[in-house]
Amino acid sequence: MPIRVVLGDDHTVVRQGIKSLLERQGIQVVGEAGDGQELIRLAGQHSPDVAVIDIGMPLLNGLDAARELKRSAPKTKAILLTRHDEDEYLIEALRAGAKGYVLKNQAANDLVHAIQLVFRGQVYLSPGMSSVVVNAYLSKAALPADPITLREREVLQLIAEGKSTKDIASLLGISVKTADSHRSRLMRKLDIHEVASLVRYAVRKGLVQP
Amino acid sequence: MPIRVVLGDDHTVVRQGIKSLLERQGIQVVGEAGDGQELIRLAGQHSPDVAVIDIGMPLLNGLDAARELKRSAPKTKAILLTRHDEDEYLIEALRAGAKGYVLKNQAANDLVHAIQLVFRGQVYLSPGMSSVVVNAYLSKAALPADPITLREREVLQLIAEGKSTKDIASLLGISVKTADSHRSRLMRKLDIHEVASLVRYAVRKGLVQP
DNA sequence: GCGGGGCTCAGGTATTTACCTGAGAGTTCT
DNA sequence: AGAACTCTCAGGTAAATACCTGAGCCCCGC
Repeated sequence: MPIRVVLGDDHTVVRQGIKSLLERQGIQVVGEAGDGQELIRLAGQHSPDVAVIDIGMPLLNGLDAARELKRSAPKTKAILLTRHDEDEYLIEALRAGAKGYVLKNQAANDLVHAIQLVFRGQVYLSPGMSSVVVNAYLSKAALPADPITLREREVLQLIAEGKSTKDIASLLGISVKTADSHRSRLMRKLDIHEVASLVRYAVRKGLVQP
Repeated sequence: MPIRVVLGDDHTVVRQGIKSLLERQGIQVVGEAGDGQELIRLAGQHSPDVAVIDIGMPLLNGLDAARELKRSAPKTKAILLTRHDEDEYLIEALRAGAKGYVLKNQAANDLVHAIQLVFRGQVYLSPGMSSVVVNAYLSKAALPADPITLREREVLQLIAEGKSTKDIASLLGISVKTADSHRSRLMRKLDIHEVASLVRYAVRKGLVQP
């Protein structure tokens, strides 16, 4: 008996592409959803083994959908499929009860592999999404969602607004060296090493308007 | 003889999904690229009939890639595949010489249809992308183009992706000083004086994902 | 009351940005 | 044929960034 799957992704072309891909591998796609709510509905209807869920869906995002699935269709295992390679999303996903986390820039085989593993009751994470995090997370309660300090977030925001270290120092009433310290620690913590990526991070976080 | 296609999309899963889909319809995928530059290279190598290009690609975005294709491989017709349903993108795409514009939230059949039509020398736009716009555009010369050069836009994108001037120089195959020149002129033209604001500008323009 | 975390600051170094002037080669349009 | 651009490259300077080690102070929790 083939593994039965429902697919959730708001881009129809993408969704049907993945469907085609999975069917080639003998995986049966019993339902397709273009938004989170429909996905929940389909899962209730078909009780699939696995739900493959894009995070960026309308009406109900993938994370919340996974959370909801856990309650309404506990036998269906959720795999999140996303372009986000940031740890926070992974943490959020696991917290939401997801059993798999697959990056869209991975090979298609990764997804197939994930489905098979998760179906057998295991957890699958795309390579690079440090399984370390899982342990860290599961062992010691709730990892600080992000390790960034209040002060560091202030500095981050100012950097993203285009302020120089000198500006930031005077705006916060601290020494230039201190502002530089915050900036450094910030970058080390986030594992980001240029302003550009820092700014994009801040935009994603909603700290600044693009 | 089947239609020969190259695919450009930075998400491998998505790319392979679409590939699977097209092959089912008897369309031959002769190359896959994860970024704009690779796409150009592949098109030069294989001289495909059609290039299916995602707009949001790293290194060189889909619009610029289409523009470049027009010069380097004029026989290859470009179809842009994107989630953006805003008129401006469509206009930009047409201006870049694209022969097709397909929304990702359309059915997969749409893409197949587009490929077939474009192959036969016609133009295809996803339903909803008002063909009115085409007329409006073609009839009356339009729209304040921003003063930024193609090369400058490329550099801008790379800066926003976190590349250093040295990286950019080697990625574009030019000298560091030249890359620096582009950066300078860019900043003067836009009246922007720090990377941070430059990145936010690029995000607003859709040149990079936040 | 001691450890840990956050905030502050200083020192230094290597690299990168930001900005300038000037200039040759190739285009495109008129 | 000449003007107007774009792209290319070089020289140089001042500022800012990225990164390091080390250290004092204060507050909070166990």
